[in-house]
Amino acid sequence: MSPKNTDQEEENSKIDDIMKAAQQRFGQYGLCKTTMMEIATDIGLSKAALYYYYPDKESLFEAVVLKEQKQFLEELTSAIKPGTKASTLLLTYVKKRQDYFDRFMNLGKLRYESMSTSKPLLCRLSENLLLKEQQLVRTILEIGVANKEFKKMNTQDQAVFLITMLQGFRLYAVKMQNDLVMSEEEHAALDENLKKAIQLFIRDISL
Amino acid sequence: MSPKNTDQEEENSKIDDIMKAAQQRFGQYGLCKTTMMEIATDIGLSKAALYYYYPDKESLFEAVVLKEQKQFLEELTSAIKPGTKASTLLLTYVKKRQDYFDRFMNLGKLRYESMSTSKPLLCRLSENLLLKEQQLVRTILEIGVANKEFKKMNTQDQAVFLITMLQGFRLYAVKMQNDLVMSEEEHAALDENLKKAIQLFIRDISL
DNA sequence: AACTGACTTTTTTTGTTGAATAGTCAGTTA
DNA sequence: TAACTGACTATTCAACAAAAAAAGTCAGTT
Repeated sequence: MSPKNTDQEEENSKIDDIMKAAQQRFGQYGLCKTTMMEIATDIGLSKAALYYYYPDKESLFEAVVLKEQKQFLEELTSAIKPGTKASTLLLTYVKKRQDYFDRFMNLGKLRYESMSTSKPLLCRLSENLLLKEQQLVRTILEIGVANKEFKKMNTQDQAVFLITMLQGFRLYAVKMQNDLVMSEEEHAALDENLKKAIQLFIRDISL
Repeated sequence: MSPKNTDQEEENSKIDDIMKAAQQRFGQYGLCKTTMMEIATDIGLSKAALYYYYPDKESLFEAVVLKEQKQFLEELTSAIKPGTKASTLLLTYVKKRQDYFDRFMNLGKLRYESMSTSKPLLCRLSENLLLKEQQLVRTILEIGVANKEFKKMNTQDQAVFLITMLQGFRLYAVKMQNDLVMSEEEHAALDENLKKAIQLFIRDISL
């Protein structure tokens, strides 16, 4: 039985401690290269204690990722104010999404071989976000259409296309990176491309 | 010493035979899963004879890839006729490039582990193509600008951006494929995205 | 309820060995 | 002498086994 594992903030500081340590470890060394032992000792607990709070490593990892996703989605949701121009919202979306990408990159960092092992988990987590992301982008597009800022369109298809395009640039950037970590210039180039792409897209759907 | 290994067509049919067999084998089984022995016996030669014509496996593979690249580039170059609309040329480019992608996908097919081993070779070959591809796309864009079909622009930057964007969609498609080989639907989705993307791009640069 | 230490199970790493393949070369052939 | 071959060596790979490390469990303590 696990204790109250709810999302109530500020409640049980122990879970908070665990999350912090896990976030730090996963963020620095990635999923594979972080052990439960390390996380436990980081906060002065025994490994077994971790298993009292989380049934397994995947669950802990998932909790960390979900937290990051939640933050991204909340930031974005709160940015969607009635008065804002839809094109501005799209720009905000790209920016926030990129922040999330940067964080997730590290979290999921894994060796080539074990890629297949942890793929299902990573996929599940990505898909989870994707659906909500689609919904949010769709909402933005619908605001634009309602505003007469954008043409009438199939907002579902357009949202999927946009997300795919931006993800394509990210994959390209990851593929092109020499080191295991993205350099400053490589990152700047990615940002440049994303900016260009979203402008292209906005131009296409604008009235 | 290797014999005349020039590009003169129809000359030495032996090299042609080797290339055909290699193309067939590499195309079906990929780089790793093809042995020099197989290629040799396919055309009734001893393995050692292959090494008379090509110093090593990589050279042979490279020759095959270069041949495919040459074909792609020539087809594209010959499509660039003075009278043609630049936007039509861009559409042709996307199509031909996709044909090349399909062929190359098989050629380079390799197991996950050995990816790191043969990466340098694959990278070198891709970069080789990239430069020529950039030049060709640039030429098309310049035709469009000269035609007053496209706006004035930095054709170099735009060519690089376009190529990156299209490659991004391809990477996305590869990433999303479940099997080691792309399914019919996955392929269709990729084509759809590329089509959409190039239209977006054309729309952006059109006057 | 919140933990621990000692335990078992699973996964990863390392090392070894035989087989498969890459690559070499002295010598043959036409 | 260009075009090859057979027999060789050198690498690389696959398949196991043992050792080490990490995941995950649990009876018992505070």
